[in-house]
Amino acid sequence: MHDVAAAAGISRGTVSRVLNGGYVSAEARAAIEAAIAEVGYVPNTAARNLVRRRSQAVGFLALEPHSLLLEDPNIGAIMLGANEVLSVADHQMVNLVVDSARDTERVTRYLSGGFVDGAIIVSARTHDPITRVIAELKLPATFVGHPPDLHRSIPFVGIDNAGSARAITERLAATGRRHIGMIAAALDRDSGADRLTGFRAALGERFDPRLVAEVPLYDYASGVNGMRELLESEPGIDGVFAASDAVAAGAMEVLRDAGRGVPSDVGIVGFDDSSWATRTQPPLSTVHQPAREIGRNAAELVLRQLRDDEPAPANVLLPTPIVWRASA
Amino acid sequence: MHDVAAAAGISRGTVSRVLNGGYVSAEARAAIEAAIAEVGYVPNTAARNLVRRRSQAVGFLALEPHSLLLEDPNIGAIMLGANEVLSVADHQMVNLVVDSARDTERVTRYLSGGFVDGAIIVSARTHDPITRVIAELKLPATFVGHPPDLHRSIPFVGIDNAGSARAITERLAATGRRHIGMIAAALDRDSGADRLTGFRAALGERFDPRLVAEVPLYDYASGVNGMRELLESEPGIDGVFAASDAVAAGAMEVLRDAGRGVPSDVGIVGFDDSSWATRTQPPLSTVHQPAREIGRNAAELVLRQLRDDEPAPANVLLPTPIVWRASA
DNA sequence: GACGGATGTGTGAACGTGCACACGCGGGCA
DNA sequence: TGCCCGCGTGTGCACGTTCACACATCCGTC
Repeated sequence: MHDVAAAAGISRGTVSRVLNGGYVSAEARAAIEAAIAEVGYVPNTAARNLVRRRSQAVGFLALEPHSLLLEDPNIGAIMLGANEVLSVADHQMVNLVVDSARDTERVTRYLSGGFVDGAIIVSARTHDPITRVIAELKLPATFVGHPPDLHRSIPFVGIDNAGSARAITERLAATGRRHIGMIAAALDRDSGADRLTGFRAALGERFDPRLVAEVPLYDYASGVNGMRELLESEPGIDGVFAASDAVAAGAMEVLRDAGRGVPSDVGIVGFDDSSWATRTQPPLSTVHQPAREIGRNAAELVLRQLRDDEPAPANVLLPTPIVWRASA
Repeated sequence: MHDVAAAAGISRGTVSRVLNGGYVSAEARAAIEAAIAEVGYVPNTAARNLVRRRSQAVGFLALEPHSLLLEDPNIGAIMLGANEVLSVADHQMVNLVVDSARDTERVTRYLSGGFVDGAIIVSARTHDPITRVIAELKLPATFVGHPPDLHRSIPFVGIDNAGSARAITERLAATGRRHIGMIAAALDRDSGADRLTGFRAALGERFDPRLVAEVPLYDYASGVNGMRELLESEPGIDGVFAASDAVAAGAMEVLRDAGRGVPSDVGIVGFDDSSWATRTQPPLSTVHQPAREIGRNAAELVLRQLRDDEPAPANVLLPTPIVWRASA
C-alpha cells in the first residue's frame, strides 16, 4: 500500500479511503486506481483482519459422522449454495466436520478463537455442546433445519416438512388410492416427526395407525424393512408415502420382488428429489427440497448479522414444489 | 500474549518460544502453560499470519461446473479426506469452484493474492488458465488425477486406471464369458482413455473393436445409450465392462428391459465403487477407488511442500482393490 | 468578518504476533 | 585466567493495514 501511495504521490490514508470508502476527490481516486493497477497491488488480508478484528471466514459446521455426511443427498448442494454466496461476498467458507468428541473439542476452540466471524450449522441435535458454545459466544449463526428449542435467538432456514408431506399425500390420495401407508423415518428428528404429522393431517378420518411403519434412518435399508412390514400388516396396500427418496427406492425393490407393479398396483411417492429420484424405475414422484437455495439463504442470514446496521433476520421457509414423475 | 507473559511473570519473547519451539527452561515452560490455561489464551491467527507471511490456508480447486460437481461420486469423499488432514495440521481448506470465466478471474486473483499457501486441483484439463497461473506463481500444489502434460513440476495423486481396468476385465473373462464388450466413457480424459487401454490389454488377441461403445460422459444416460449400441452390434454379448458404476447402472437397466438376466445371461462390472454400486440390483462388482485416501494424500503432498526442509514429493499411485459382488 | 459545516488530505498509533539481536550465566578447555 | 560456547531470557522492530484525529480549504450565513 505504501508503494501505491508513493506511485500516486498521495498518502497511505487516502489509498485506504479509496479501498474502504470515505471522502476522496475524483483526481486522487483516479491517480490511485492507476497506481494500484500499475503496481499490481492486492490488499493483505492478514493485516486487515488484524486491525479489524475480523477473519472474513464463516464456518460450515456439519455435526455428523463422516460416513453419514456423504450419504446425505442434500448436504453437498447446501455447501455449494452457501459457498457461492460467501465467496461473492469475499468470505471464506471453512468446513468443520464434528464427528468424534475430539473434534468437538477442536472445533470449540476454533470457534472461540475468533477464527470465524459466523457459522452455518447443519443437522444439529438438541443439547449438542457445540450449539451451546455458539449461543454463549454470541457468534452470528444460522441453523439449517429447525434448531434445538434452546436457542431461539439464532435464526434458521428450512422447509415446511409437515405442509409438504400433507400436500404430496393429498396428491397421492387424489389418484384414487384406498389404502395409503407411510414409511416414517427418523422420528427422533423434527423433520421426520413433521413429515408424519403432515401425512396424518392429509388423511384425516381415513388415517390408520396400522399403516405406518417406523424405521430409524432415511436410508435404503430402512425402506426395505419398512415396506416388508407394511405388506405384512396390509397386503391390500395400494399407496405409500416414503419419508425420503432413498426409503422409497428400498420400498420399490421390495414391491418388485413381491410382484407388485409400480404405479399399476401401488403408487409410491418420496421426499427430497435427490439423485435417487431419477435413478429408480419408474422415476419417483417426490417433494423437491431446494438444497442449493437453502445453502444460499443460510449464508445470507449469516452475512446479514455481520452487517451490524441491519436488524436481526427472521427465519426463512423455502417453498417445496412437488415433482410429479411416474411412480404414482 | 502480553497478558499471559504478565501472569507468568516472564517476557513476551519466552511465551512465543514456548509456542513455537526454542530454548525454554522447564520452570518457565510450566509457568507459562499454567498462565495460558488460566487466561484462556488463544493465539491470534491474523497477527501470526501477518508476520509469517503465511495464510495457513489451502485452496481446493474444482475446475468443474457446479452441476457436475454434485454428480461426481468421488469428489465429496476427496474433499472430506483432504479436509481431515488439513484441519489436523491447523490449516484451513478453502473451496474454490471454477465454473464461469468470471470465476477464473476471481480465483486467479485469489491465488495471486497470497490468500492460500497451496492448492489441491481436481479435474484439471489441459491448457486450463488456472493451472498456468499456479505454475507461474510456483504455488505449492498437487493435482488429483494425471496433470496436464505441461506442468510436470507439480506432483499428483491418482490411481492406475489402465492396470485396474485390465485386472477387472481379466477377472470378468475368468468367469467364462466369450463375448466381452466395453462401454468406454470420457475418452477425452486420461482416466477414460486409460481404462480403455487396460480393457484392450486384458483381452489381447480376443479384443474386438466392434464391441466397444464410445460415450461422452461417466453418467447413467451414457450407460443406457452405450448398452443399446452393444446389444445391437452383438446380440450374443455376455460380458460388459462399464467405465463407471453409473454407466453400469444404465446398462443394467437396458439389459433388464431386453429380458437379459444379470449375471445369468450377461456379467457386468463397473468402476469407482461409488454409491451406485450398492444401489443396483444385483449389486455391482467393481473397482474400488479410494477417494478419501486420495484426498488425504493430496493434502499431505501439499503440506510436505510447505515444509521447505523436505525434498519435492514424488507422485502417489494408490491401490485399487476389486470389490466382487453379484453382477458378475 | 467571524464562524461553522462540508469536503478532502496527512499523520501517528494501534492491532498481536515472530524474529533478530543483545545480554547474562555457567562450565569446559587451552 | 581468559575465552568460547551452549543455554536461557528480555527488548525493539517489523509485518500491512485501519482508524481517529488534526489540519486545510472552500463556501454560505449571521
